[in-house]
Amino acid sequence: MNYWLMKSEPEVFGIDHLLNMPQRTEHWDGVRNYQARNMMRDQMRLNDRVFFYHSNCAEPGIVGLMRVSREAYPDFTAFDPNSNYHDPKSDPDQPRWYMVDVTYERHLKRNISLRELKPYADGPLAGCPLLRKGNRLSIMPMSPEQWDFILGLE
DNA sequence: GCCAACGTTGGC
DNA sequence: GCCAACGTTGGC
Repeated sequence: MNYWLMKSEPEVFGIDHLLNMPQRTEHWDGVRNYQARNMMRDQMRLNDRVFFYHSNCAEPGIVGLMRVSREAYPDFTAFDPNSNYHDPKSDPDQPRWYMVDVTYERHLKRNISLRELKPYADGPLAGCPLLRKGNRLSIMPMSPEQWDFILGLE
């Protein structure tokens, strides 16, 4: 069992969007970063647990929980010329980009903001990529200890 | 293989 | 809207 954090802009696809999808499930498309892709493709496993993080908004932070409900498969939006995520260099016979499916589990009882987590960067959350300066990864691993600590703040 | 230019992310 | 940080691209 692995633990993850995945970022999305609430205006584009927020946790309420996921909640309202059929089966409360959606594919996590549009990842166009190799490091993030490798983690999805090589390490994410069915039923892994995931924090849903809202980025680029008034109060960035963790807003809910999801589970991985389908392991990595080719991100078909890369093949679609009409998609924002179109990448002509991704060949259907040799896909460059992958995605997983995620399923909504629950909202946190309250949002746990980045601002609230920052003071723990030198303590319980030391080494957590979320708190590393300049971090831009949209998908990052969490240790079980970090996961438990953050949920404990709820 | 280096590295400057460029584009993107994402907090503020 | 600004801008720091970082990844990618492409000329050489």
